Amino acid sequence: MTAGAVHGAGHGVDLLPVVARVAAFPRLRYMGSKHRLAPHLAAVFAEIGGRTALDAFSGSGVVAYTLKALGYQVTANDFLCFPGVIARATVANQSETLTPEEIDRICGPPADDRDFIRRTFDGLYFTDHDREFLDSAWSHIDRLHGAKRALAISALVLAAARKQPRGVFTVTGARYDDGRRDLRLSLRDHFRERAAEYNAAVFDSGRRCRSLTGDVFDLAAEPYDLVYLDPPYAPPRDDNCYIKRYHFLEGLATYWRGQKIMEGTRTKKLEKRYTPFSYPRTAADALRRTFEKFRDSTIVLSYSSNAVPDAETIAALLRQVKSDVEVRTIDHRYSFGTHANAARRKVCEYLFIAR
DNA sequence: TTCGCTGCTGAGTAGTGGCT
DNA sequence: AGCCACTACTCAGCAGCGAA
Repeated sequence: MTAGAVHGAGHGVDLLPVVARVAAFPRLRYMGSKHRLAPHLAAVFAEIGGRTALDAFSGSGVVAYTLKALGYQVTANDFLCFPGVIARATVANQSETLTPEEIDRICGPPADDRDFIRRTFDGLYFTDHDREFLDSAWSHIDRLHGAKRALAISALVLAAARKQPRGVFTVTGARYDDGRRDLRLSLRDHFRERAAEYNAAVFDSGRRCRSLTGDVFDLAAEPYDLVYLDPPYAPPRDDNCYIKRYHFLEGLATYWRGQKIMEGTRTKKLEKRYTPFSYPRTAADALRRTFEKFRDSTIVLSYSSNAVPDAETIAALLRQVKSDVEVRTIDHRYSFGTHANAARRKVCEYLFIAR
């Protein structure tokens, strides 16, 4: 499809090229990632139509990228830094890629003698060799600017995420090394592969897109046609702190500049970032305020069944500001495990569409 | 409430065997 | 040999878990 084809409530939009493009988006293992749901979301967005779109909690970036592929003028926002960098590289960036020479330089000898990562996370994450590479790569990245810098950081973040066992930085050491490829590959080789993936994701949509880093309530009130919301959810019992799991990626995206490591923690994580969406006591009010803020836009909200507040409450909150509230259930395919005790579980994801 | 940790599900794919 | 349907097994991913 051509950029802008999403006009006119999406009639005549050919989703196949969009779905194909989105499927190739570099995948980050991330809580609540919408990678698998992207094709469904694309169909919904195309049906809604419009010119401008906001992804207020962009996370892995795959939904903002989907909106871009549909021809929207996209604003991606997240309160963490590394999602902002990924969106800058893949959504805001329309043309720049890393050249083979630039990738070689980043993978080559260091430009200075920095060793913050090697020293700080000794014995916690990755091999000495891998952490030396992270310092060395950053010595070159610090000489890059704009989209190229964002691309290089994105590739470095994804390399680290892929190589970390279980994909979460709440666990230290190499205890779970089962010999799989992602763990065997050096971070340098990972970086080369991830950089190629991010390069391949770059395309020109012909619509100006941007990436912001900040609180959703601090966003300037602009009349977006479409606002997509995938907020962190407040589990009834468990905590869902993103920083706890992804602190290393957040630090790596900034070379820990302006970040405060909690030295007393075993994992050397960063301080927890408060968000009202994560607490059962404040989540409903945070949603209410968010809906109020975007009451002039079509709101699309992703929701999964375990969250607080429940679906009824969310629908009621939406009806306070929107006249037409629709709830859709996206059924995933069944899959058939061959294990003796593989239970078949129906997984469904709710999608609220409020016009 | 905050801490670090891992068992289990199911998607992916190589393997198997019957058939043309 | 080539194709297809189905099986068996590996391994990536999980808005979660128990302990203090």
